[in-house]
Amino acid sequence: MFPKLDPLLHSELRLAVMSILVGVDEADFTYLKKQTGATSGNLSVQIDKLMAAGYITVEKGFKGKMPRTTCKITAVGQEAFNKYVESLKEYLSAGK
Amino acid sequence: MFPKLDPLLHSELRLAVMSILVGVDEADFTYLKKQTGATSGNLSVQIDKLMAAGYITVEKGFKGKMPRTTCKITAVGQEAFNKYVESLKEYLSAGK
DNA sequence: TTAATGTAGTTTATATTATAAACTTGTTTA
DNA sequence: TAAACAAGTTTATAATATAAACTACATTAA
Repeated sequence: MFPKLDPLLHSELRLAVMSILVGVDEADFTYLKKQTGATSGNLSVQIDKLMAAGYITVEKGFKGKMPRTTCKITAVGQEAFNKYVESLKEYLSAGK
Repeated sequence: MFPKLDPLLHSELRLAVMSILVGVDEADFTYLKKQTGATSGNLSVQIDKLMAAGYITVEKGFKGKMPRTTCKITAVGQEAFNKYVESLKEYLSAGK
């Protein structure tokens, strides 16, 4: 009835990041920062965690002379996201 | 785009408790414990927090000689729950 | 040319939170 | 009457989220 919610996704900022990434081919650090309104530090940490879990890939390159970090969701991440959404539904519909 | 998620509801156990309570007139401690699979300690703490926030009422009585704690959702809690669900939808549908 | 300001992050310190272990109070059973 | 059980609560710990402080380099202003 109440499956365990993936703790990597059950986090405000990481969920926001993943929600953005499912709908887009890729997104860079500054874009994610703007969209989520997060601080750089927080975003950096949460991106690391998603990467460590294999939910996203992170590429560091340059845009001109400026550093640029690009994130993409992986198949594993996509799968985990879907599963999380399904789990959540079970919670929310428990009272019916 | 990404509204703040009510931290009182964005918690696995408290969300489970609230999900049960929205669909039922009242529920007692042991019932909630069985349904959620939580430990007594954890459940006790989380019920306190929901009560402190005014999301539920807690009545302590006896069933025969045994103590019995009964929980009910309040209008405020109902409202907060609905709002939380709406907010979540915004997250999950962000990528569309 | 160098000082100041801005950009794109990372590291680390702190404060909050969730959670379980240990405890309490009383009840039933052996 | 001692042991085991029921229904919780309190407290200690471990995990987490978050922002503040920092690094490295680029651009602009003096």
